[in-house]
Amino acid sequence: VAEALSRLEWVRPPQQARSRETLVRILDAAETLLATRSFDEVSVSDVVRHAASSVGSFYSRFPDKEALLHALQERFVAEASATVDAALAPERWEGASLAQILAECSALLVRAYRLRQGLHRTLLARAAHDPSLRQRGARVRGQLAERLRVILLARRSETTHPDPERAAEFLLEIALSVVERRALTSGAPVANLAFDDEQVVAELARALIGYVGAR
Amino acid sequence: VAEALSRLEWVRPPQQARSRETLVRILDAAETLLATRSFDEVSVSDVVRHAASSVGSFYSRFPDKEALLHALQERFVAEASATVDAALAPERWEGASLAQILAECSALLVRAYRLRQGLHRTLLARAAHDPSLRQRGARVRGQLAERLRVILLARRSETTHPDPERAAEFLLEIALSVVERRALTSGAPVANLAFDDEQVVAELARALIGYVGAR
DNA sequence: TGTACATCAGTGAACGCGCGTTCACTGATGTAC
DNA sequence: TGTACATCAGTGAACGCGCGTTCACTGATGTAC
Repeated sequence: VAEALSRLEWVRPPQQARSRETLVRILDAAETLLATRSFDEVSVSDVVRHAASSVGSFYSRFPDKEALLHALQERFVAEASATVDAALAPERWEGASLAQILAECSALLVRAYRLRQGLHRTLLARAAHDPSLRQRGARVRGQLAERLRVILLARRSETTHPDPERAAEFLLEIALSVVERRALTSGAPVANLAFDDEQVVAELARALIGYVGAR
Repeated sequence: VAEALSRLEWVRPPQQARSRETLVRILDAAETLLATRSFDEVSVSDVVRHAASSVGSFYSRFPDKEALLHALQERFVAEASATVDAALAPERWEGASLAQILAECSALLVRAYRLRQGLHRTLLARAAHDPSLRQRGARVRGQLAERLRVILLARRSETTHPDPERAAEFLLEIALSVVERRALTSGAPVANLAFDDEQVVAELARALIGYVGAR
C-alpha cells in the first residue's frame, strides 16, 4: 500500500509515515464527499476539514485541486486492475459454459460499480470533458477486454457471432454502458420501469448471452 | 416555433419578435459552444458575444445561467418527443418483423445522438448531479418505452423473452446506455477496439434481437 | 395623422462572492559527529 | 547520549482572479386619444 501511494503520478511522494497517513486521509475524505456531491461542489477546504488536515498540507502534496481527482482514479484503477486479473483468470473458468461466465461477469460488474457508485458517478461525469480521465479508465477496460477475448476465443464453438474478437469488445461495451449509466444517474430508471440490481444482472446476462448466441 | 419558445418554463416569454429572435440566437450560440466545451467552460459573456447580444439581455430572459441549460434541454426534448411519436407510430411498422424494427431503431438512435453529440455530452454529464435534468430526460424516454411496449406486445409471438413489458424497458436501457455512453465520451473506444457508427448499429441490433430472442 | 406615454428590449461597466492558491511561520523527524 | 542542523510536515489567514449577476441608462415598439 505504501509503495502504491508513492507511485501515484499526481502527488509528490510522502517521505514519512505521518504524511503518508495524511495523504490517505485526504483521499478517503475526498472519496466520501464525492459520494454525494460533484467535484465542483466539494471545495478543497471541505476535503481537508473532513480529513482533519489543512489546505497547506494539501498543496504540499498536490499541485492543484484537479490532481486530487486523478490521484483518486489512479488509486481506484490500481485496485480494479488487480481484481480483473484475479476474477477473469482463464484457469478460474475451466469447465464453465460461456453462458455461465457471462452471467457471472454481469453480476460482478453490477456489484463492482455499486460498491463505489459515488466515485464512479463523479469520474464519469468529469471524464466527459477530460480526455486524460477517459484514457486512464480505458486502460483497465482494455485489460478486461483482453481477458474476455481469451475466454471467448476458447469457446468460439459455443457462439454464433461471426467475429469473436469483435464480440468480446462489444460485449464489454454493452455491459459497461449499462452499468456505467446506472452509476452516472445514481440508478434512476431509464424510462418508466425501475430495475433493481438483481434484475439488471438477470436481464443483462440474457442480453449478453443472446448477443454472442451462446446456449 | 414562436409558441414553443413562449412555453419554455425556464425563460420569461418574449413579447416582441425582436426579443424572440435574440432568444433563439442565444440558445443557438450556447448549443454551438457546448458542442466543444463543458457548461462551466462556457461563460455567459461567451454566449452573448457569440449571439451578438449582451449580458443584460440575457438576464432579462433567464433568471440565471443554469436556466439556459434547462431551456436548451426543453427545446431539444420538444423536438425529440415529436420525432419519437412520428418514428415509432405503430402503423408505420405494420408488416415489419421485430428484428427489422429493432435494427431500424438502433440506426435511428445512433443517428439521433450523433447529430447533437455535443449537447448530449454536456446534458448527460450535468445530469449526473442534477435530478431535474434527469427527470426531464426520463419523460421522453418514457414515451419511447411506451411505444416500444406496444410494438413488442403486438409481436410477443416472435420473442422468447418471458416478459415483453420488461423486455421493452430493458431493451431501451441497453440501447440508450450504449448510445449515451458514446455521446458522453465523444465516441472514444470503451477498450481496445474502436467501432464506427455503422458497426455500432449492426452490433447493437444483434444484441437487441438476441436479447428478446427474435428471429 | 400626430403626439404622449407605457412597456419592452438592449447595453456594458461595475460589483462582489466564492474558492483555489500562496505564503510566512511553527513544529516534528531524521541525521551527522 | 547529546547537540546542531537540515529537511519534512503542517497550519490557516490573506490574497486575488474569474465569472455570475446587478443596475442605471438609452433606444425601440406599441397603444390611446
